[in-house]
Formats: sequence, structure tokens, C-alpha cells
Amino acid sequence: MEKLSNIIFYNIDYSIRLYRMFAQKKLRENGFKITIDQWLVIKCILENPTITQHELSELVFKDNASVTRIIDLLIKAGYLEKETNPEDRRKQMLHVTETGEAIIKNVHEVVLQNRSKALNGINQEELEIADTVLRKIIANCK
Amino acid sequence: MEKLSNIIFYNIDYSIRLYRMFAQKKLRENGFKITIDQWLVIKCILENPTITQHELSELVFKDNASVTRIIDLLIKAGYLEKETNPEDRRKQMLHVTETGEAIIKNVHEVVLQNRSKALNGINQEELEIADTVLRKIIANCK
DNA sequence: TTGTAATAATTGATATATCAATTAAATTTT
DNA sequence: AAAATTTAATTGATATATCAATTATTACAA
Repeated sequence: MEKLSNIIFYNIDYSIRLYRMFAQKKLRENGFKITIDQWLVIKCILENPTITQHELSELVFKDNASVTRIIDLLIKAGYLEKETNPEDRRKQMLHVTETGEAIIKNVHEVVLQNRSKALNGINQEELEIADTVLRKIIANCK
Repeated sequence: MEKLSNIIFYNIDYSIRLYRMFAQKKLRENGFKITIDQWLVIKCILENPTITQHELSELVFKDNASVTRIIDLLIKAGYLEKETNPEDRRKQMLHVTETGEAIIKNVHEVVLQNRSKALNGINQEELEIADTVLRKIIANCK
């Protein structure tokens, strides 16, 4: 146990890092000029069109500051537009452009392939147990 | 399966991120002025006194560039010293100072507590399965 | 209603991640 | 031995992470 409790965090860290590099590489290979994080942010906005940046940061587990900067880049890239909410001028209304919608749609297939490749040889039962363990860690660290 | 294969990466990412924040907070609370990554680097050098920066980067899953910069900071902080290897002037010899050794020793207890708290309520069997799953993901993404 | 507190987003500072390019030194090839 | 290749480390550029501080706005409370 002592040994494994040491190694488990090492492997959690390693696996997600490798998966991200793997996924990012596949995106690049398919000609998509977008990072995994940027893709996730656009996806969340599409699925929650009235979301605020603060809510968004909770949804994607990122700091407010990170979200502000990712959004800046997405606007620069033409995937997103921003407008002050007239109902509450502290808030911003985020709007995914057509280009933004298109890239999400096109990237989706690659994301599914990535997940499937990364989970190759893992059965449903083990996956469920792994998920349970991760959820417990999350609860313990909150 | 479709749903879980979506969520599993989300939870891997979330769990390691929360654990790192949790661990970092504990270090701060105990008055240690060091980041998790810096701690890991010093620890690896102590355990492998003749290691090169390149080997180190593989050991801690970091880019050469990141390692160079982390080492710069550790030297600035007085935890590490660096000297060109006369046998091969491309290489650097890394030496942990007494201050560096001391902080590793003192931090160790906190790290053990962190791991133990984060794994609370998880039994040996589930942990082993989770580890197996992570290893498979790692192998698949390599 | 005016002052205070809370909320949303931004900005600054510093650390790390990633890729590409560069420098310096050692090794291999011709 | 000179040229080409490889290796080790650094540096530059850009993206993200984290914490702290700030600004603008709204909500609340005395």
C-alpha cells in the first residue's frame, strides 16, 4: 500500500499528461489550430449559451484568470465574440461564431477516436472502479 | 461506456489538479516555500546524484526546458548548486545543498499525510485496479 | 440612501508546459 | 583530421496555472 499510494499520483499525473499530448498531437496532425483547453471552453459555451465566465471556470476547473485569457485568445482567433450583458454590466455575454461552431463539430470525431484509442484494452468494470477511485480522491481533496 | 469514456479523462484531470492544489496548500500552511514540482526535482537528484538534466526530465515527465527553469529557481532559492561536468562539458553536475536536503526531509512527513488523506476510504483492491487502468492509458498514449 | 459588502471580470507577477531554434561540446563518419 | 551528426542544455515565444490585487458594477444593510 505504501508503495502504491506513492505511485498512484505519479501515474494519474503521467497518464493525463500523456493523454493531453497525444490528443493535442492528433489535433495538430488533422490540421486543427486549437488547443484542448480552448476546445473545451468553446464546447462548454455552446452547451451553456448563457454561462458566465465565472461559471465557466468552475465547469472546466480553471481559474477565472485562465478563463479570461483563453477567451481573449479565442476572440483573437475568431472563434468567439464577447459583449457586455446589459442586464448586469459586470457580466459578459459569450457567443460562439460560425467558425467556432464549425471547428468544434470537426474536432469531435478526432476526440472520440482519441478517447477510444487511449482506453483500448480496458473493460467496463475496471473503468468504473477507476472512476470510483478518482471520485473518492476528488472528494477527499475538496 | 460512451458516457464514462467521456468522463474518465475529466476525472483524471480533475483529481490530479485538486490533489496538487491540496498538497501545495498543505506545504504552504506548514511554512514550506517550495512547489510540488521543485520538491520532486530535488528528491530525484538526491536519489540519483549523478543524474543529468535530460535524464531528470524523463524521470519527472517534464520538458528539458521546464527542468532548466525549475533548476534555475532552485539555485536561486539556495536548494541546489550546479557545476559543469569536466568529463563532458555539455553536462551539468547537480548538487543538493544542506538547505535543500533539509527541506526535503521536513516536507516528507507532510507529503505522506497528504497522500494518506487523499486516499482515505479507498481499499487496496480498487487502488490496484485504478493503477492498472492508468498504466493501460499510459501504454496506449505512448 | 448612503456606505458596505459581494460579485464578475481583468490585470500583474511568477511558475510551469510545450515547441522550436540555438549554442556548445562530444561523437561519428568519411 | 575535417565535416557532419548527435547530444545536453539553454533561450525564446506562446499558452496555461495560480495567487493577489484591482476595477466596475450590483446587492444589501444600517
